[in-house]
Amino acid sequence: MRETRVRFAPSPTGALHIGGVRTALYNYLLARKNGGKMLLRIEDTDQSRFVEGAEEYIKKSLNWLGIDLDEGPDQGGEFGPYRQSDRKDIYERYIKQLIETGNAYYAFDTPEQLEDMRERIKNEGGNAQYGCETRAQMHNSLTLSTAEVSRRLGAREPYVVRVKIEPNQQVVLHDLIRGEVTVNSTSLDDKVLMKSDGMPTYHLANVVDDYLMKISHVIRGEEWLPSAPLHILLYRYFGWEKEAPQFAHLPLLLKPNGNGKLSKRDADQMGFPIFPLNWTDPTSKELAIGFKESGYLPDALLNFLAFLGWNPGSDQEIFSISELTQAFSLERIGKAGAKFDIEKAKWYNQHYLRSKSNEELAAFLHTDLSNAKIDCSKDKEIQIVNALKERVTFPKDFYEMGLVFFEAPKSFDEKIASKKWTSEAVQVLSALISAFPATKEISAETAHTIIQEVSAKQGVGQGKVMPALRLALTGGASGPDLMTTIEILGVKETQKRLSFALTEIRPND
RNA sequence: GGUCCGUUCGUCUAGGGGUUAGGACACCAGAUUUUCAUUCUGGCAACACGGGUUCGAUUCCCGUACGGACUACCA
Repeated sequence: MRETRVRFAPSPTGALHIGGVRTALYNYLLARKNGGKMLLRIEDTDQSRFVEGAEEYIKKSLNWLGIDLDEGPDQGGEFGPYRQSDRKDIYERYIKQLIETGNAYYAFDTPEQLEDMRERIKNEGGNAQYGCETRAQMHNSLTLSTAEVSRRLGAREPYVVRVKIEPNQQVVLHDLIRGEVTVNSTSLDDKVLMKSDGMPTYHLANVVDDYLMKISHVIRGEEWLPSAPLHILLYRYFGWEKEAPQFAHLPLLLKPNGNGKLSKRDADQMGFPIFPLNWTDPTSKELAIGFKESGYLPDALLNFLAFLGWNPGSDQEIFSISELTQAFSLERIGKAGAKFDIEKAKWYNQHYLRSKSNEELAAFLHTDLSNAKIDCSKDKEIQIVNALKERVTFPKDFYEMGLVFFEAPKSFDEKIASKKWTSEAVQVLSALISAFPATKEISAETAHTIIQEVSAKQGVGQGKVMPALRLALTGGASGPDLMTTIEILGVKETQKRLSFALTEIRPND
């Protein structure tokens, strides 16, 4: 069996879309599973769409996700160069081969002439494509005399090279995901293989590179399915059918609501990221927040993405990268598109976040605290993180939820106050201030004992005391364990907040 | 319009000629936690439709509907 060699081949036309990340992931998983190679190829044959910084962005994103590459523009490798703009001479060679074998031809038609043809055919109710039925009416090396073609070429008239599709051939694609897909070549058009600027189109560059780079599996999005027959034909015309890779066309990532391909617009509207990292559009200067900056962990994102279209056939849903690598197979990829549900991504994130050690989590909190210029001992950070651990989804939640330990409430939730701030509770709370020991520290257990004693003395049930106490200490009705909160706050701060609340909030009865 | 692809709970999906159609997210309820969250238990909820084939079809076949992709000198 031949070595597994897969490629991720993005165009540097902007940020890497989350769908592209999934494609990269599936390629990566197959490579690792089979002990093969994963390579990055930059498909930058369209100069007009080139975006500064996009290639760098793609590499950084893959690096953040832990999708590492065996070959690529940076890693090198024996099949380089890995940037298509550096391979121009290679494509020229192969284009020549196709022309010599009669599988491609020069075409001199101007954009206007193409437009006219399409208009005309459409009006006649026909299929407006440049193909076996129309090429005889156009200006190309099939219709022009050899002398005329040489003259035009010599005069440097602009031209493209088109593939000459042989009509009435059954083209069969054995797709690893879709099964057998058969297309009649008559319905295919004579696609441009080389543009007038001398650059190849995707179709040519892709086939030539996959062949030369000994790619074993082409794993790409479903949007390529319609042109796969053309690619198969190209392998045939080149005489590479035996070496052709196997194809696997992935189902698309769909909008969360409604229909259609997931777009940046949807993500913006619903308030979730679509790019791995922050991306500032160079023309509009608009900043799109990335998954990383939103607080998603790479492993969580990858786990989530892997399950959008693939499943292991068991009930297990949590998979580390190495488990994913073990379990992955192209056969278990589904055919239908998957709607992108950010809630599930959050759930994965929460899960992965919780499984980290307190030390790791404290580091997240520490970063946010430093940025806010708040000093905090490491012990206290760990204490806070531990108290908050069960209720966070993102690393930043530690800071946002933990802020209550550093800033006393300035106002109190009125709704809660009107319900829980009873005169009974106020009585207990007032007595509580002086009941605390004069020490600086207090354990959650001691605090609990004291509260129990004071409440009992006043004859008030703790169910009435606790909500009021929480309100006084945090300003609201929810948060980490109350006794732990007191422990973290310390005696002095607890007393201070109690006194403040007692002067601020009016009893409701 | 043409070519191709798809369709199981709201979502991600398992399953596969005879099943109480399974799991997860979300949602709801109960228990625990004398607060909140966690956790646990339970609940809600699906085979697009029509015709075949068959003793039997959600599963196989054909249509229809709906959805999607592609239809550039973009990838």
